[in-house]
Amino acid sequence: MILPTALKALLPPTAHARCEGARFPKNERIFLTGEKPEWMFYVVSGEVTLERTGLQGEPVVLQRTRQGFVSEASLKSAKYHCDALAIIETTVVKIPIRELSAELDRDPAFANRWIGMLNSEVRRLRLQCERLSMKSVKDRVLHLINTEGQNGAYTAATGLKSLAGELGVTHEALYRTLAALEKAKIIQRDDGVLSLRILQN
Amino acid sequence: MILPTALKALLPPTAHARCEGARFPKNERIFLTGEKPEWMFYVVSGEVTLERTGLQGEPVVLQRTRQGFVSEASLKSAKYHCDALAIIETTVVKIPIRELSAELDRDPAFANRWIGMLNSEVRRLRLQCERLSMKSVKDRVLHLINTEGQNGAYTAATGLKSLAGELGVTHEALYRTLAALEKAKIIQRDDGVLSLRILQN
DNA sequence: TTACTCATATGATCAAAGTCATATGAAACC
DNA sequence: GGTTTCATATGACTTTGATCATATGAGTAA
Repeated sequence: MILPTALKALLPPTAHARCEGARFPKNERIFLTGEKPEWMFYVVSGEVTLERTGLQGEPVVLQRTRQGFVSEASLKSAKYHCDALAIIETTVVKIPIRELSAELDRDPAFANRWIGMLNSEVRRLRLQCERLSMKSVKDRVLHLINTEGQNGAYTAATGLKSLAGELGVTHEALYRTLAALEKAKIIQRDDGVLSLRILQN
Repeated sequence: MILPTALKALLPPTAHARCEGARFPKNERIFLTGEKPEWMFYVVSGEVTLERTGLQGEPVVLQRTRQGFVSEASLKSAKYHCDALAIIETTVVKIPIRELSAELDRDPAFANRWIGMLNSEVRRLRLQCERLSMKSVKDRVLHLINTEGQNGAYTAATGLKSLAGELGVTHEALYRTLAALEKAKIIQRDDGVLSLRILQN
């Protein structure tokens, strides 16, 4: 079992060996409402949604993860309050919750790192909320490059279609917007890297 | 200084007396990029944005808070990486960061509560991202009632205009959508409370 | 090779929401 | 009491992006 480096640096060494890898085919349930949480899941590749059933019986998506923890919040819960579903073929790392929780109480340095991880997650999510509140696709793209990019250059590692999903727009709209921004010489594209071109002011 | 109950339950009793209240008029800066964080701010009323300057010199909003902590992430930072601005008249509680941080290291129970608070925040933000990814105002409203409501009833405590902002739509669009949903007998409205009326299936 | 799938791309159409204007009633202010 | 401000509300018009269709090239499977 090879842990992603981010996860390796976060978890205490004693926990490394207790992690397990797992693969879920498309449409497979990872856990169900009411089950007792025994593992925390860290998504390495693929896409997982957390869903609940709405009052009208329709599924309500609570969370969508392509990378990182699913349901860190289950750390202290007695049972799951939603279902987890791999909506495409997905690879995860499973971390035993019981030991993770005990280790958090025992090891203040680890608790500190855990708080740091949650802090980054909160910051990332707030940025995303702010971005999703913008009306135009153009604004969202520029906000993305400004906030997630390095010196005005953002690398769309997982493809534009996937990026469109993160930006909350259709892939067609994103293709069109990128083409327009490039034509207007506002951004430049080189093999999946989006860079700001002009510094108007 | 009267602390909000949520804050009072979270912080260790020794910290209560160290908190201070503060009021910021509209458009006043709360802190600036580069300053050393000495206080953590908890917004009681009003609205605060965290902003950075984009590559083109335009302001980029990173976060917007109407209730709760601003920049918990500054807990471990040597200096602020953005400006905080009260965009309307705002009341906050200030908590000294140094002591808060020391207390987190010293008091594992407090660290645990802090992690719990961050967990809720992560969950809340993920719900909001999911909601903001929905295309129609109708879907966002129903998702809101389903996820933030109690048994299909959501109380818009701070008014519809403010709610429109949280849903990422104009207030006009929200008024219209609520009127349409009510007319279609899908929801009911009583003095700011939005309730689901039918359980179609 | 051929067929299939998938990401990228663009055109045409249409519905939804943004924008701007205007109205009303309640609360606050003078 | 009169004026101002603000949230709520609705109408008219415009813009944007969703939807559906179609095309192309890369990569994969048969």
